[in-house]
Amino acid sequence: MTRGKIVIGRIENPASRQVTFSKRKSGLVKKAKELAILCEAEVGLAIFSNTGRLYEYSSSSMESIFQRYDEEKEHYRLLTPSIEAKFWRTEVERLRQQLDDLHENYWRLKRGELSGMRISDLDNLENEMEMSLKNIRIKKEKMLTDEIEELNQKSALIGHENVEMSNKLTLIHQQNTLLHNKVNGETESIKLEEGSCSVHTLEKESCVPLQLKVNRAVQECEISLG
Amino acid sequence: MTRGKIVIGRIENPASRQVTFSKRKSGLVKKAKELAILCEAEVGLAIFSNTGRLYEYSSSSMESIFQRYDEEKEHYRLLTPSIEAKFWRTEVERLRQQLDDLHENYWRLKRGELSGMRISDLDNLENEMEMSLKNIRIKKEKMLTDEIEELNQKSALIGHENVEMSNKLTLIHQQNTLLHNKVNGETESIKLEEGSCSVHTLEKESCVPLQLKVNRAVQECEISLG
DNA sequence: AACTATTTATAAGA
DNA sequence: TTCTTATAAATAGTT
Repeated sequence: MTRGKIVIGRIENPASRQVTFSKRKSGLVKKAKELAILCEAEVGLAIFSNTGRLYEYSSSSMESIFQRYDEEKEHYRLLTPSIEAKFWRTEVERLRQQLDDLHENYWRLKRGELSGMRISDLDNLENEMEMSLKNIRIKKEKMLTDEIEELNQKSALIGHENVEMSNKLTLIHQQNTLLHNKVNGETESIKLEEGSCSVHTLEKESCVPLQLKVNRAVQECEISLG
Repeated sequence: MTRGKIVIGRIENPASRQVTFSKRKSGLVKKAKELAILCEAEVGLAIFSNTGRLYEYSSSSMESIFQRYDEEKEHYRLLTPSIEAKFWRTEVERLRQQLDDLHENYWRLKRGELSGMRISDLDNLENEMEMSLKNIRIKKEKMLTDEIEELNQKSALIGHENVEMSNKLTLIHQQNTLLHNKVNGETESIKLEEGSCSVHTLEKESCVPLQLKVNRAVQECEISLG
């Protein structure tokens, strides 16, 4: 690229290779970030140096990228039992990154009190921070709505069983009465008041608008965040 | 970039966004390739467009990148998952606190810098808007958690009714059998298989951690929103 | 880590 | 999409 064109091939000198790696790695990560922001793409990038060190960038979380990748490829992926730990680890990394970025910008800004910083840089920073906030929120929304979905399914299942059992109960009660009449008092019957079998089902009306409400709330938030 | 500098922020025009995505994606992949070749690095890159399409590059194979990534992360896993999770949670809190502090300083600094200009009105507006955004979010959180609470209660109620009904059913079925024997086949009895009355209850174990998870998620957001 | 001469990448316009 | 082109950004080699 500069001070003379280069051909793309392994850099033999280890020192140069290391320096170039460092420089180009930064450039690549920067470009990846820009792509994610400009185009609302989800981007995951993992780089292993030839010394074996890992560098990474992801616009959301590496795990979600992997997951999405695997879903796309219709692969399975073994989830470790320590999913929670994984989640928090990711969170730590993300926050660290954010912190580093902010640190840098913060000091630049302080220095900039003298040298003057362009407002566009501030805009940039603002965007980055809003983006990461948004990611946290999106992650959380998904957790909440997933849980509600799960609860709804369980409720529907139980409600259904309830109805079926109620029907059986009515039926067998009728049978009981019939038999009882035939036996004509020879056997003491168990009394069952008619009203006692009222069935409490989870009406769909109460579940569906809930999901809608939730979705609307989420959208509302997304929109108001821009 | 060219023909004028751009600020890094979501491109609103969908056509432009698409074009930019396409161009920058190529550029990014090219750079990733060059880095891999020049510096003997192993590079994996996955990009999801906002239309959901997947684009990828990897210097070896995406699977080996994933594997290597996971192995690297495995190194952290010295402790039992629960203890580890605890550790990382604490770490998250710490970082978040730092981030919040820095955040505040940043805004103070920014406000201070701009106060020389007549921008205090805009600042007020900004604050007001942030305030109302926060209110919206809080309201939404409350809606979600309330709904979950409500669902949990309904489920418990129905589950309870289900158990009671099952008991009644068993009892009356016994009665029925007894009567039937007395009548001695004069009346055709309804058959009820013993196994058919299995009761599906909503175990507490599945609800309580859910609430915890939800609460934690909410707190997480509150904290990160300052 | 900085610098800077060049090469590359790319935004806007066709 | 693809090409063109003026310009911004990245960076190879040097200090």
